Amino acid sequence: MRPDFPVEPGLWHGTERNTRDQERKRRLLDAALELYGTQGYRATTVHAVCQSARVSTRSFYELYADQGELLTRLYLDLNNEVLDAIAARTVLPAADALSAVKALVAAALGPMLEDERKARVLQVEVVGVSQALARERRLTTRRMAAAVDAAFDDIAAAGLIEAAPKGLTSLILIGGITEALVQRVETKPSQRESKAEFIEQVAQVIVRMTGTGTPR
Amino acid sequence: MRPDFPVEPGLWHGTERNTRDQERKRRLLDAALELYGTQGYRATTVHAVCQSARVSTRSFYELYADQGELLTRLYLDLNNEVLDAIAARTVLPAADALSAVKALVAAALGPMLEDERKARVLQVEVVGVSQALARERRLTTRRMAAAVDAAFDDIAAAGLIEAAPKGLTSLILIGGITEALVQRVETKPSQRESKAEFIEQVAQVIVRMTGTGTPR
DNA sequence: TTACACTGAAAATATTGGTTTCCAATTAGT
DNA sequence: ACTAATTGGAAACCAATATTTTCAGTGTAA
Repeated sequence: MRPDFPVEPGLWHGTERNTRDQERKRRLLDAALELYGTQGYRATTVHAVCQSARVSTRSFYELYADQGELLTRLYLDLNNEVLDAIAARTVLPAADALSAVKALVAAALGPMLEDERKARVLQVEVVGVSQALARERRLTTRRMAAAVDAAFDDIAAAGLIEAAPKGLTSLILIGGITEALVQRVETKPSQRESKAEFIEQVAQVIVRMTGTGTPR
Repeated sequence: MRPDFPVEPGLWHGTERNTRDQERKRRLLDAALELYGTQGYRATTVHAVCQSARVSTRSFYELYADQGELLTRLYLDLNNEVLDAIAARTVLPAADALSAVKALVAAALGPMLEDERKARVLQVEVVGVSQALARERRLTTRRMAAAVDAAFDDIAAAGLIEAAPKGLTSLILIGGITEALVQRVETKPSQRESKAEFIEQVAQVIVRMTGTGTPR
């Protein structure tokens, strides 16, 4: 018999509509990380992302307005990962400033040192794309600076450094480390320092910047 | 009488072919600075640059292979401007480290603080454009780091700081200051610190990083 | 079993800008 | 005056992608 009202099953292959959408989004984000992080955002087409994610372009446009939106989501997700890493670092009972800072640096850079694609998306691919993304980047960078400031407050409270840096210091720190990381990623793996060495060097610069030395 | 061989005047409106080409290139570079520096490289078409430079697209393709080449030239030119500014700074007889560094910072950031378009092209618009430009950027950044190192050697030689920084320090410095500048440029002019204040803050961070304070 | 929801794949369209070609006007040299 | 060089501007062409639509196959609920 013919129902004279629309049927709304919602279920499909045993899963809810919402779940299915989430799943597709996850696949798209994975594909985006892979493609944007290796070939670059500019060199990636909607078609390619969809193919890599095994999602139809049709579905793509049901989930995102355009590729820019996908990039933005990926950017925000990766950023949250880093922010979480910074926030979640245990303020372990470090003996001195250097080891405390090293732990912090290792936590913050962890995701990007582990997975270069993340570094590339986070620091290269989102630049100069759109007005909206530039704004997002500005805000995010400030959030990051705030997180760094908070971390240093903790270290200062533990008496390991004289005073937490303020003003432009954390911003310069973030930009600087970012640049160091970009240079590292753009260097052939064969001629890079080890991760540990890299973290050590970065930590030393930071300690000097935030140490007890007074400008004269 | 009809010459049965091609004439090669070369002159046009009183100027040599080469001169005319140079002139067109100059106009194109001016237009590129204006458009890339305000609307952004991605939002600028060949047509727009040509129109703004009062050069025909026809001539454009006689002078450059494509827009990427124009951007690259502009980038290299602007960079040389900054490098020259750093190199040409007089190692004035500064009384202390802070004022010596301030002079250096003022010289290096001068062009970009004066003309925001330059800052934008130099730091934002060239990112993520092409493989070739990424390589160029990597090399340029290293040249810049070398120039900074040289400047600090001078300051150290004058006995104003204990030792010139080395390793990642100058790289982090450059990236950090760049980020600070980007944030500044992307901030509404009404809520920015003054240029002098900005330079002062940056100089203080540098002095701390390179000062006599020892990590502990 | 029937009407309709859901899906991926592919086809059809629309946009956008790059690139080349053509044209009319101007200038150089003889 | 005459031929060829030079130029800017417009038009013509093209290529690549984004975006929308269609289609055929499946699953769902009554």
